[in-house]
Amino acid sequence: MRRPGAVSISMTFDLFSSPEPTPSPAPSPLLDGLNAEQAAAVTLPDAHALILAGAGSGKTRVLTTRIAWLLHMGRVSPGGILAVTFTNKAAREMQARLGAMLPLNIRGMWMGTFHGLCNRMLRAHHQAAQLPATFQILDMQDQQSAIKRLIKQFGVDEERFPPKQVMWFINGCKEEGMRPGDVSVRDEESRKKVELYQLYQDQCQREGVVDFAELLLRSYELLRDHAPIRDHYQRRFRHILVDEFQDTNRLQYLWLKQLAGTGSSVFAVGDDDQSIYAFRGARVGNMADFVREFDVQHQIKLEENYRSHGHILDSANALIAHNTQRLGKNLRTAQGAGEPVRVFEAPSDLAEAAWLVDEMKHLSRDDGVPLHEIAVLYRSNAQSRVIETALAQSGLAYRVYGGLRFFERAEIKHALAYLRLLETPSDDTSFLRVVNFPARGIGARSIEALQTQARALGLPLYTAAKGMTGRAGTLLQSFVALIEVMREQAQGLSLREVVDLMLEQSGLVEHYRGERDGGDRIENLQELASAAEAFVRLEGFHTDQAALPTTSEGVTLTQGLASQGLSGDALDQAMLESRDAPGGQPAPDYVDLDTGETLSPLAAFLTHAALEAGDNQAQAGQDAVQLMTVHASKGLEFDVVFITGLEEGLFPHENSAADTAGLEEERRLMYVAITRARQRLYLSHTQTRLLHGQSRYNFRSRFLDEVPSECVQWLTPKSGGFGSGVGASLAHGGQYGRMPAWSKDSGFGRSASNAYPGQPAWSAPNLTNAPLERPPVQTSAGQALRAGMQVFHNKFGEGKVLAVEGSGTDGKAQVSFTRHGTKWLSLAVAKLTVVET
DNA sequence: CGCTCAAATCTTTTT
DNA sequence: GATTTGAGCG
Repeated sequence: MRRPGAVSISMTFDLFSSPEPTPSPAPSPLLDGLNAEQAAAVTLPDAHALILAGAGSGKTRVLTTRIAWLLHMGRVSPGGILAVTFTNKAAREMQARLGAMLPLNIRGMWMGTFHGLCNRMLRAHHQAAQLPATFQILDMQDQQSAIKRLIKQFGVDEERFPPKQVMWFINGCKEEGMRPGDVSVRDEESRKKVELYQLYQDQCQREGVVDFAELLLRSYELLRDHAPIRDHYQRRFRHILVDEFQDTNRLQYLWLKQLAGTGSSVFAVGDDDQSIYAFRGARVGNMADFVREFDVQHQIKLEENYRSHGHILDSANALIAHNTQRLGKNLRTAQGAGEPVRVFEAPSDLAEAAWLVDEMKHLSRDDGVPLHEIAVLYRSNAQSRVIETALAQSGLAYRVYGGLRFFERAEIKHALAYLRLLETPSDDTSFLRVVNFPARGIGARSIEALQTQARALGLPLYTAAKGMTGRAGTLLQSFVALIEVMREQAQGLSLREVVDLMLEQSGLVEHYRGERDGGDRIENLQELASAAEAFVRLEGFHTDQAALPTTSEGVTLTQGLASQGLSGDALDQAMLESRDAPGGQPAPDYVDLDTGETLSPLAAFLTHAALEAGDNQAQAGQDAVQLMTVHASKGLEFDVVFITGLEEGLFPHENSAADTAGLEEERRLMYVAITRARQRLYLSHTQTRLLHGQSRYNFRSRFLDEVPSECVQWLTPKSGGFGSGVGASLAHGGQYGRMPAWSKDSGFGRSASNAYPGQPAWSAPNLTNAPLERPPVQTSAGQALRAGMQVFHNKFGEGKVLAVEGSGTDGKAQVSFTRHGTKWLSLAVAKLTVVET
């Protein structure tokens, strides 16, 4: 693929080739405490650069300081920066650190995950991207059920084409940047899969939904196929910074390439030894490609580790040295050897858990280690259960990351489906989820008939339902009426009120009231309403604020592009408007650059729910032991780390150990795990483990033997490698073969991921950051705005304000225009004038 | 048609 | 163990 924006903009170029105004040798205090390599990375000139940052080498610090430094030196304004991470957690952390470093308003920056940024871009240009303004995002559950539906519909053999596999195939294609037409077909099987891919694609388009991978692919194609949009962003983003570059997949790489214009500098930070996402398409090779294709002149290695003591680091180095596919890098530390790595062998998983708890108690009580500085890592989520049970028994506070997240819980997904139908009636996935939940007498037969009818008419289920006849028809129509009434009543209500309304009208709350175990679920539903309220309140200074361009090279977009739904003039106009906005407020998220039309708070909330599965940062302040998978631990660090379940078949996982590539990824995973520890590291394995409902007898993990013995202290006698007493473990088998009775009534189960019984696992973001007094909602001209007022819009004419949300000029207003219907407008962008109060 | 109970199946890691 | 499918009853 050719470099996209190959149009040379000489003006931009001149800006950068001219010598720096005054590289005043007076070093900024920003650089204090950085070592030579870190400082060099931070102060690199405006050019592409690759930073090979080993674990614990201050990667995030370099990244944030680089941004701060660029801003501080006046090299770029916040609006010219795009910083991309993989997880919401990482994005938040970067945001927080940067905020602490700079008094500057950093809201003009685009900072977020690949998916979050792509979503934002698609919302802003949904017409050009050929998506409805309210497109919904499918998570993996939704995607799988959509595919299942498709497979059933076309009578495909579910045995030969399991929905899950088809899903992996489709996502795999998308991650390579391939549409159905681009996939080479070799055999009958792949032909069928490609056909399903195409059918799936059509279905999504019809229903107005996109999956995760589609967010990226669509955004990439938007940039590739629309020169004015591409040019706009290329000129805007002078500095593109990428975290965890080793985890980018083909498509993400291509996306970055589209964004990087002639005047942009890409600053990529990565560590090939920490590449642990090859299973979902990550290509370490992107690092080499980047160097070659971007002609990277600046490469810096950060090898000084500031995190771990010597024995821990030596273990990590020795372990990773067993991998052959490496760029080569060795970490060193200035700290002492520290304590040895302790290894423990337990007879069973229960015994392992008991030992863990015991050891953690000692650490907490005798050594004064705060609980939140202790992490228990495991390879797969299933392993957390035993540990949780033991912890709950002991009374130690703990918190589990991952597992079932808030927005993935069944009751929440149901509630969200109702809300989604209010926004996007064509969303068949949501329709099917709740059409008969709670039960309304609409059974499989009725639904099948409806689907046939809808297909014949080429209509969404929702619309087709209106035309159904008979008993089933009556029931279906009353369901549609239910939604319509809800939508009607929702007019002018705040988001919180809409959610409350839905919870009542849908009958969800009532349904769960009748269930014996429904208490937790009702609590969660109520939590959803609170979360919605908090979302609106926080939106004003939400981290992912889309800012409009603040840079202006004075280059005008000239080509006639009205045909693409967005004219160059409109873009420029929006740029000007945003710059002229009072107080230099950036435009809020998801705003149409032309009219200021924006998503409704509901639509924005639904997006938020899809993109941040409730990745709970709640209780982050609480002092609790941290439980998570090794994958989830990347980027974190703790004083004390336990790596559990070090057994062949588990870690390395049996599904990966077959080929070298898989095994090496497992080893990198172990490397990541080890390097999370600052002071103390414990490794443990068991002779027998209850897995899939039956006992398994595993050999000790080979990784234990790849750690140098001089770093290790065995807490239990080291047995002679293989088998370490399989006979003995058999004896234990019966003893531990059954779950103890107390595991039943220990209050776990549904809310197992809850460290503090009685509180939902997820709760609204910390509200203490919110100002106590919220400024009244006002127009960009400073006029206060309330429901009932008559207003005038440049494009839409006269209208009446129905509702307002948010605060100050960050707010949104719902306006019913006489000629253009009801719209949500962003007050920072939309030119509204109050006609009559 | 809906609900309940029993059997069968499948279990890695995640935005 | 958890989730999904199937059979049988009201």
